[in-house]
Parts: sequence; C-alpha cells; structure tokens
Amino acid sequence: MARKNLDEFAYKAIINLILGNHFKPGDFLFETELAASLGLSRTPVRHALGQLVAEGFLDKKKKKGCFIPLPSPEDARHVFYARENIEGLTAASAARHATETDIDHLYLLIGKEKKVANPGSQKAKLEYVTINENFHLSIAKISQNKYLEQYCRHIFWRSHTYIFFFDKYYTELDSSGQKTGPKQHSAIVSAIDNRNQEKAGNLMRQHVRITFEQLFMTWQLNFN
Amino acid sequence: MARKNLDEFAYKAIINLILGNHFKPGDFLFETELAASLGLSRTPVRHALGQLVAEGFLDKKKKKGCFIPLPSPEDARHVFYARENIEGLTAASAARHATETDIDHLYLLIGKEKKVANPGSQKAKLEYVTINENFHLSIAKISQNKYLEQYCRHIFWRSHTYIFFFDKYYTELDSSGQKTGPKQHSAIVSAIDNRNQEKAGNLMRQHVRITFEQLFMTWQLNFN
DNA sequence: GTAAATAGTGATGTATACATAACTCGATAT
DNA sequence: ATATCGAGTTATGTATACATCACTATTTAC
Repeated sequence: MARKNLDEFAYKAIINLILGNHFKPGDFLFETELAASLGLSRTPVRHALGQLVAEGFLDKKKKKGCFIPLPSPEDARHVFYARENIEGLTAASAARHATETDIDHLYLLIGKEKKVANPGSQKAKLEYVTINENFHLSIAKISQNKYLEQYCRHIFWRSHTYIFFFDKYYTELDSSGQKTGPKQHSAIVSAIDNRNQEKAGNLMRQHVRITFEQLFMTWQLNFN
Repeated sequence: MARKNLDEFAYKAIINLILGNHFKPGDFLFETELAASLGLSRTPVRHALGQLVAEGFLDKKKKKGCFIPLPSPEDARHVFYARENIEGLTAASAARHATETDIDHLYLLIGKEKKVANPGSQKAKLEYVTINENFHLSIAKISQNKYLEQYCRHIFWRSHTYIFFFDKYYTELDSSGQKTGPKQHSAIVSAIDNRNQEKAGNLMRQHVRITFEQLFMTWQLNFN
C-alpha cells in the first residue's frame, strides 16, 4: 500500500468506518485497536481522531476516549435545520455558477438514480445512498464557495448518523408510480439550469425538509 | 498555571496568537518554537496545529509546516459571501429563539459600543473589535442551533484575517453625526426583538455586505 | 560562468516509552 | 446486604528519540 501520509491515511480509513456505519452510537474508538488494525502507531491515529472530534463526527470524554455521538431527536432537528438552510444557500449559489458541464453531470446522476433497481436489497440501498451523496456534494462544489462547500459537506455527513432510518424514503412512490427522490432532484437541477437562484434554493430547502419529516415520522413510530 | 489539558491549552494559546495578528500572512508556525515558548513538548502543539489546519485557520505544506493563509481578494469574497449568508441565517433563527434576557444583553452591547471613544487610538479600536465580536457571536448563540453557531464562529474568525483594514469602518459617521456600526446593529436587534425573522436576516446580510464593501474599497485603494 | 549534483541543515513525520487518570472488581467494614 | 475503600488493569496524555524529506549552499563538471 502506497501511503505517503499516515495522518491522512488514518483519517480517511476511520471516517470511512464511521460513515459506513461500522460503529454503533456510543461505541468507543480505541487508539490502540485502530492503530493495530491499520498497521501503524497510535500517533497518526490519535491525530486523525482529534480532527474527527473537532469536526463533530466524534464526541470525546477526557482521559476516556472518543466515541460515536448519541443520536437524539433534538440533534436531528439541529442537523436538518442547518442542512436545509446551508444546502439552500449552496443550491442558490450553484444556480449562479454552474457551467454546462456541471449541469450535464447533475442530469447524469439523476439518470443513474432513476435506474437503481427496486431498493429492497442492501446493495441497491447503498447504491442509492452513494448517488444521493454525490448529487448533494456536487451541488456544493458547483456553488464555487470554499466555505459554504466545507460546511455543506460537514452537515451532510453529520446527517448520515440518521441515514439508516431512510428505507422508507428510498422506496416511496408518488401517485403516478415514480420514485419521489429523483423527481425532487430533477426539479432542483431544472432550476439551476434555468439560473433561477431563488427557486433552486427553495426547492432544495423543501427537499431536505421532506427528507427530515419522513425520517422523523419513521423515528417516532420506532421509538414511541 | 493550571493546565488540565495541554492540547486545549496549546490550541487556545495559538489561536489567540493568530487572531491577535501576531503573525503576518505567509508566516510559518514552527512546532519547536511554539513548544518552547509555551513550555511544553511538540506533541500537544502539533495536535493543536492539526486542528487549526482542519478548521482553515492555517494552511499546510506537507513536510514543510503550517503557515498563515495568504489573503486574496478572491478569498475575501468567499469569506464574506459565506459570512453574509450564514449570519443571515443565525439572525433569522435568533429572532425565533431569543429570550428577554438575550435581547437585554444585545441592547447592552450596543450601549457599550456607542460609548467607545473616538477610535483614533489602538486601544479604542481593540475595544470596538471586541464588542463587535461579542455582538455577532451572541446572535449566533441565540440562534439555538449548534451547527449554525459553529459555522458562524468559524467564518467570523476567518474574516478576521481582513480586519486590520477596518479603521475606516469604525470611524465612519452618518449624515447626522452618528457612528454607522451601532446604528446597523440597533436595527438588527430591533428586528429580533419584534420577532421579525425575515427582516433580521435581511438586515444582517446587508450589514455584513456593507462591511465587506467598505473593506474592499479600502483594499483597492491600498493595493492599486 | 553556469548548471547540475550533492552534502549539510533543520524542520516535520513517526514510533515508542513512560506518566497519569478512569474504570473494574473484590475485599472489608458497618 | 450494602456501601465504601483500594489495588489492579487499561486506555489516554505527554515527552522524546529517531527517520525522513525539503530546502540551501557549496562544490564540481562542462
């Protein structure tokens, strides 16, 4: 394995574990264990964990260690409220800065999204999640603002804590039998394509809010 | 000195140096040097620097070190565009969540701000900067959203790279001889007090944009 | 005289040894 | 029986030694 920079290597390895749901909320990430399994010393692992804490992907108890944050309805509300608004900003900004190539790329993603098989299987779900991620982060990138993109990436990943609740969303069909996800995404891209900043922002906000509401409905059913 | 946690101690010490303009853009921050001057080993210093890089307060060249980011008109545009919109969000959210105590606190700050002596002296300028910081970050806190607050703090501090251009802004008076800064702040607090989210957001966006435009004017004058 | 090669210097990158504090669990006292 | 004290265990906190790479300056070849 060609590993030019162990800090970065460790960071990527660990965040992939986190975002891939290899840990449960409350699980501790032991420096020694991670170091051993990645085949390096504690130093770069420790460095990576520090960054993940700073970014809010992990919580930390002093002299105890780093652990996966515990999800809560309140945190979910904060995450999705922030995400709704931040992504509203990136979408609007994307409508101002998108090139032809950018827009082609977005249409391509929606095409792929529509073709994902009926998402009963775990594989199809993963495929869907990946395309969805790509869609949202592409728009952030197109916004052409380093800082908004940074915040958008952050809050998007942060919302992944809650993503395993999303089965319902991925399978939902509207009255004409079409998947609702690609439909909403299409509308957003159209607005961007038409350089309609306000509409792009509004549609994105609406899209994220719907996602949240479906999540929350499901959650209430699960926990009450 | 009671230092329970050296990582944190180093972080705070270094970020204070950065925000206090102890370094010039492009300056390298040497681990060895900082460690020596803070009286601790390279380890916690290194940890702190890593976080500061992750947060965008420092840039990094591999195997070379961390340095103060170079300001540029383009970066300034990105910073202030993001700040304008993020602070627009926090102001709007603050208008929904502010308690009586919160609003009293904001009025208090404006009172102090008005009383700051004619800011010719360096001391008065510093005083002004501190109150201004307190004002903006208080509103972020009142927004009651952990993530928006985090982003707001970050982008606010990030804009400090440019703050030393701001003399003009602090001294500017309107046609009736009043300082423009407190006047704009007053209008924002009134909107929050009246629970007018949209107006609070708009006024805050406008306020930040004016700040940027004055900065940029001054900058153009200095550099062209 | 100029350019390329190279040795020297000083910083970061990495591993490891030791210090310290939190948790565990059992023993003892009430 | 329960509560408290304390020793043992283990993971983090910190310092340091060594490795490595980037830069610099000097030397050497043309």
